[in-house]
Amino acid sequence: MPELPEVEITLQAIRPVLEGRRIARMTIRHHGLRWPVPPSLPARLAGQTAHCVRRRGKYLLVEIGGGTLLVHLGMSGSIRLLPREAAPGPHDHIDIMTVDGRVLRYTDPRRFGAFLWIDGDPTRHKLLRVLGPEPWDPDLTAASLRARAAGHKRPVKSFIMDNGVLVGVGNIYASESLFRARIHPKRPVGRISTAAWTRLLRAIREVLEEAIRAGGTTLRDFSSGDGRPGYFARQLAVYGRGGEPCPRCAVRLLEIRIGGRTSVYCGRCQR
DNA sequence: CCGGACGCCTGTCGGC
DNA sequence: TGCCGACAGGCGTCCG
Repeated sequence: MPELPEVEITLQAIRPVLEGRRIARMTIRHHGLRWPVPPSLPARLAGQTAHCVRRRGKYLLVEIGGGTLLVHLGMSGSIRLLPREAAPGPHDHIDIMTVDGRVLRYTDPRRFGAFLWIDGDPTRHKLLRVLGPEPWDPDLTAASLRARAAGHKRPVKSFIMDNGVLVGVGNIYASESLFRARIHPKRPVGRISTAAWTRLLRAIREVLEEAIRAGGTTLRDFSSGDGRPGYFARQLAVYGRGGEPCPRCAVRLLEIRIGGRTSVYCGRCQR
């Protein structure tokens, strides 16, 4: 599920509930996420105040006491705010309850997500240290991308999905950005002009911004904190539309696999 | 050093 | 109808 827009939407939903609030308790029903959820987590959080809730790439970070709770939604994770007390379903693995009695419930059928505790400076944690710039970082430019890509042959789609290059772009938004920038997803990254990098970076930023404005993309199970789906799926130009006509030139959209991921593109518009 | 494949896990869908 | 394989929004690790 979640790429940067979905994580951002989740952040916006949980921030007002958590930030500045004291946590009453945490309930873990299933410890088997991508990495084992530390059994000490509930004791660490209980009675502590969440000072700051923020996003870094596709991670949510909650500063609590002397450390940080790191949350990743994996492929199928979501967090929602329970309107009232409700019995947990089979994939409702973690609840966080504030002293006001509000419950944040983490659901994740595939369990590729993560709940980890970081002591001290979170930026030095091994999962966060390797992350590239945020998409809107002013240091991220067509020139910096071109420099980073120089001499490499990998397909541009894999490159922009690499969180060490820039964070937040997954399979949906990579496909959409490349379509918008009219760049073939397999184009070797070292042979892309500065002009094309300018188009692509602009496209990535626009697509992510539009998706956030639409509440994210809901394909099957993503929902924002209040349980509403995201509506960006309606605006998808190519993702999930292999065989349909290109929205720009009407030729049939093609489907290929790049790095084990399905990629949809227009063979005429994207070069 | 780099890039690609694998594996984690469950649900769903299309084809036979 | 039922079964089976392929695939799904991510990403650390391993291997060539």
